[in-house]
This record gives sequence, structure tokens and C-alpha cells, in this order.
Amino acid sequence: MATMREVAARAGVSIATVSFVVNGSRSVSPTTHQRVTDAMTELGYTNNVVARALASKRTRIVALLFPALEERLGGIALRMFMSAATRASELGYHLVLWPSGETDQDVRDLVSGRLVDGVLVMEVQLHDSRVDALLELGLPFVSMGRTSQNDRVPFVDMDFEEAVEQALDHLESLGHQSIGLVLEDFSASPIVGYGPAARTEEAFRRSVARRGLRTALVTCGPSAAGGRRAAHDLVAALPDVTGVLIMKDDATGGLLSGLAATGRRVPGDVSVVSLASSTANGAATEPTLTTLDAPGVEMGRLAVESLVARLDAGAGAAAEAELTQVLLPCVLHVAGSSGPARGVGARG
Amino acid sequence: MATMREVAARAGVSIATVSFVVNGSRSVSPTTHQRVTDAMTELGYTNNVVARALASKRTRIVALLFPALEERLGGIALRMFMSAATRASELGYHLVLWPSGETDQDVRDLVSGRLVDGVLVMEVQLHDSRVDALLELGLPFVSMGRTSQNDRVPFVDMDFEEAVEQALDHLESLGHQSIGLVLEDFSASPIVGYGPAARTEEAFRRSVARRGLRTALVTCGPSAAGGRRAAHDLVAALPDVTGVLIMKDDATGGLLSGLAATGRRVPGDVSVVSLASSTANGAATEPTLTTLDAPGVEMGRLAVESLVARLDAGAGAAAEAELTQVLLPCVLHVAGSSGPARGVGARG
DNA sequence: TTGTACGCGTTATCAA
DNA sequence: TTGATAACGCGTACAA
Repeated sequence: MATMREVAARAGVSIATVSFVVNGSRSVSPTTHQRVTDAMTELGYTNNVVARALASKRTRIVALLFPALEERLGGIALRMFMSAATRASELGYHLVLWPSGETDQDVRDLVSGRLVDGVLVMEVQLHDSRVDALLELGLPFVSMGRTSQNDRVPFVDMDFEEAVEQALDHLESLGHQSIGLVLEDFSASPIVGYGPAARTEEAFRRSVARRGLRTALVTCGPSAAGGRRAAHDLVAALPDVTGVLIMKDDATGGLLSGLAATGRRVPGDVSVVSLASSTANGAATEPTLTTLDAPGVEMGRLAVESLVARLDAGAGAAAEAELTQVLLPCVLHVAGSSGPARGVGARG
Repeated sequence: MATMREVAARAGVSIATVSFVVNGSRSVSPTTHQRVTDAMTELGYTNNVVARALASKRTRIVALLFPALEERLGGIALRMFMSAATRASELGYHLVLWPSGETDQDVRDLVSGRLVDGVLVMEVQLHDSRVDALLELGLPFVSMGRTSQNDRVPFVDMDFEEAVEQALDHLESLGHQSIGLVLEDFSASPIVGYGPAARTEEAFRRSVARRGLRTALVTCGPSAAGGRRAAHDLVAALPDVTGVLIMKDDATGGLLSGLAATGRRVPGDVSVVSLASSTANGAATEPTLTTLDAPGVEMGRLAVESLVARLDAGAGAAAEAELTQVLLPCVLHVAGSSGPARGVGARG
């Protein structure tokens, strides 16, 4: 609870010298350095981050902008929160949680307090007014997710295209030629083209055309009931289906039982791969799910690192800092829900 | 980006008058008030929260202390994060996320920067050095969860005792007399007595004794495999079991299939109630789970409200402020996994 | 009701 | 290498 002034008096030096010692901003002679550190420990000096922020015009606080009232967020969002906060802490920053609606006004209001040096934006949509507002405000930020036109926007996102490739590689190597894709049904949602679903669908269409696979695409409502319904829709659209990619965690269990209800066994008759999920999540069903684990932890960590790097570089070097646009791969975790296609030997 | 000084100059008043208008700390004449507000809008004045914090010795920031590296946290923790941040925002506060280990040193280091006015502590254990440290530091805080000796500690926690009563009431009203309890296995964990599990077990023991039920208690490993194993252990220990309480979300699906593997149908032969879970989570299985939904959102909201109330009351009134110790009930959501006991009519 | 002036605890700019 | 001292932007006695 001691101030710099008190430490300076105790050490018999000027307040500026104490500041030099604390920040290492100038070199001080070993003797005075020792006197200052002694005084600091004797008085139990600790920095006052608020005073430092006022004087230095840097708060060393970054904000994580998340969509309030969003019910779809799950375990991977939580891991992003935690890893972002942890990495920020390691880098000497604090992370504040900012709930925001879809409107850019929320962003402007929050930023106007000048509490934060930079912002991370979560759940970025294809058209996102929050990103527009941040660009206009000139505040350093990193987008977690991509808009449709991200020319000069630093972002960290999941590589949905690559995830689809990995999943199809896996299934094709097991001999599957008839593969369905199950995506969340956004037709009743205000969202016009949800990025992850849109990118996954597009990547799937391109890849299956190139690979020459038989395919079908069905949408899926929430929870087990939605998954069960999707299973029926899928087998109706693609009766000889032997492989399924699904990107809707809460419906995957229902998909499994829905497939069973049509007389198809997993993985005996049909293999299932859960996209953008997690091993832990996949372990909750029987059989356990082959998953492409979303890099939530890495996304949080990298987004913070990218933002902090720009902040620590200073306003001068900010312009010439390279634009970090990172796509993180999912990790394929092979488990019980995928296996050789019917008629293909187990060692095939 | 305008300062108070600039607004004052524009309005032709003193800087103090502007401050009075901004904070409502003194009454100002309607005419000058108008001149000031006009100047503010013309210059686009916004408060500088850092300068305000330095002068007022209040940052209006609270910290949420969460256990770093904790993998067990799930959806309800995420909802706590989001609701706490949202409520704080509504009350004019900011929420920063502070990762901490088990050691109290982390807490002391974080607090020493004087960045926050108060702290929320998550996942409080029966013996928690973080709580001890906060008490010693004299910093206002609210515990989310309870220690074993919480005489003067303000807390918000789930009412595990009541949840057990609700679950047993539900099952008993359906005619069940032989009920098992499935809890997470902490024998291999460093945690000595995990609060929620310990309180649930104790409440269960007391309640079933009073009710005169036949019971068994089994522990449960992670994921579906753990639940399946628990099902076998349970039917071995209590062959005529017709009702199960389980508090381990990722194993509940496995419990269902494990029961099926022993020839017992849910809910035809055995009813299952998932404790401290969520309706959304329970909808992922078939049948959908009857759950006692954890009040994660309410806990985050109430903890913030309690803390902010104390902070806004000021240091003077803090001592005489009542000690808020709140136990929040779970909400019973009856779904597909519970029904009348065998031999009891559906209208029983 | 309004103005003056000091304090909050640092950082940063000059001198020395 | 060190020391004065002016910002930083706002809150608040105290005075007018």
C-alpha cells in the first residue's frame, strides 16, 4: 500500500529513480538500485495500475466482446474465455468481459470509457457491425471468426475447410463413398448465413464434387429429437449412406439413435464424425464419437497474443506490423463411431 | 475524446461544475446545466474511467476468480461467466477474469495492483486458501460455493440439500422405493471432499433414512464408459433399484445405456434424474433427461448484485451491511427419463 | 449555486 | 546516472 513517493523518501532518492527501477526504463547504479529495492520490500510497495494507466495512457486491459443472450455457446466458448484470460494474465494484461448485442452502439459505448487498449470480438458474423465500429474507432482488435470481407481485419478462426477435408479423408480412407452432411437449421433464425455453417457447407460441396462422392445435405433442429429427425431425413435422401458429418453437438446423440431406428448400426453400417466438437463431448455417447476437436483453447490464446503483440509494439510500429490472419486446424480424434465401410475389410 | 476541461471552457463554467453535472454530486441551476450538457454533446464528451478511478479511489471493476486448468467446468460455468458480466455491466461495473491456482499467492499478487474494488470467487472448496487470503486482505468479496466454515463469508451457492429433496420427492411421488445415488469418483483426485458431492451425499443419506428408502451409493468415472460401469455397480449393489439420482453430466448417457444393458428400460423399469444439470443438456439423450437445472445464471447475477451492493454502500456502511448468504434452488424439469415405478399405475 | 485549487500515484520530459 | 517538475483527467474540500 506504499506509494512511490514514500519509497523514494525511504531510499533517499527521487521519485523518478524509483520509477526507473520499477519499470527498468533507465539504468540505475547498482547501489541506488539496491537502496530502492530494499525500501520497496521494507514498505511492501506494489504498483498502482490505475495511476500507471493514467500517466502512461495504457491500461493494459483488453476486452473480450461476447454476444449476450446467446444460448448456443458451449464448452468450447468457455475454454476460449479461460485460455484468453490466462494468456492475457501471463502477458501482463487483464481481460474484461463485455456483453454486447448485435448493435454497434454497445461497442461504441463500451469503448468510449477508454478502459481498454484493445478488443477481442467473439462469434463474429459474416456481416458484423461490431467489426465495422471497431475499424471506424481505430481501436486495435482481433476478430475471432471471419466476416465475409476481411481485407484488413486481423482474425483468428477455425479452419472449417480443412476440417471438412480431414473428415472426408478419414471416411474415404475407410472406404466410404456415400456421405451425408448434417448442419444446424438456421431457417428460423435472424442470422443470415452463419459463418461456420456456411463455410462448412461450401467446403463440403466443393470437396465431394472433386472426390466424386454421393452426398446429401440435411438440416437439423436442436437436441436429440432434431438429430433423430435428421437421421430419417438423411436416409430418405441418401438411402445407401455409410458416412455422416455432423456439426451440431446436442443433436449427435439423437442422430446415432435415429440411425439405429432405421436399422443401421454405428459404426457397423454407418460411420459418424462430429465436426467442431471435442473429445470430451464425444465421450458422452455410445459409441464414443470420432470428432474433429475445435481449437477453442488455441484460438483464445492466439487471439490474445496477436492483440498484445500489436499493443506492445506501440502505436508507431502498429501500422507496419504484419496482419495476422490465422486459421487453426481441428484435431482428428478417431473413436468408436467410425469404421470401415460395409464390404470393406477391417484392414482395408 | 474531449476532456472535462474542454467542456468547461466551451460552456464557460468551471471544471468542477462539469463534474457536478456528470456525477449529479451537486445541484446546478437549470441554465448552467443546459449549457454544460450542450457543450458535452457538441464536443462528444465521454468520461475517462481511469482518471475517475484514480481520483475517486474506486475503479468500478470487479474480478471473477476462476480455477485455471480446471477441465471439469462446463456449460453452467459459462452461463455464470456471462450472466455475471452482463449484470455487472448493467450496474455500471466491469468484470475481469482472473485465473488462479489453488495457492493464495495468486490472489495476493492480483489484488496488489489495486485494479478491482471487489472479487467473486468461483469453485470455492471446503478448504480454500483464496478465501482466507481475501478475508485477510480485507477486500470485499463474494464466494460462489461454500467453505466448511463460512461464519462471516458472504456466499451464493446451489442448494444441494434442497435439490436432493426435490429429486426424491419426485421419485417417491412416482412410487419409487429403491433409489441409487451416483456421484463422481474423487478418490484419485487431489481434492479432499468436493463440496457439491459431499453435500449431496450427506443430504441423500439423511433424507433416505428419514424416508425409509432402500438405497445404494456408487461412484462414477468420467464419460459414457464411467456411467455404464456405474450402472452395473448400482444394480449389483441394489438389484431392485427403480430410481437413480446422478450428478455427473458426461456419464449420464452411459448410465442410460448401462441400465439398458442389464435389461432395464428407462423410464419403464428405472427412472433417472440428473442433478445440477440443465434442460439443454438433458435434451441430448434419449429418452430426454428429467433434470434439476443448476441455477448458474442466477448465481452469477446474484453474486454480482451482492458484491456491488456492498461496494456502492461505501466503506462506512459496509460493516453494518447484512451478510448475504444465499442458497439458490435448482429447478425440476420433468422429461422422459422418469416415470411411475413398476407396478404403480400411470395415474398413481 | 459556482469557482479555485489541491490531491490521486505514475510516467515522461528536461536539466543537471 | 539522477532529480525536479509538468502532465494525465477527474473528484472534492473549501471558499466565494
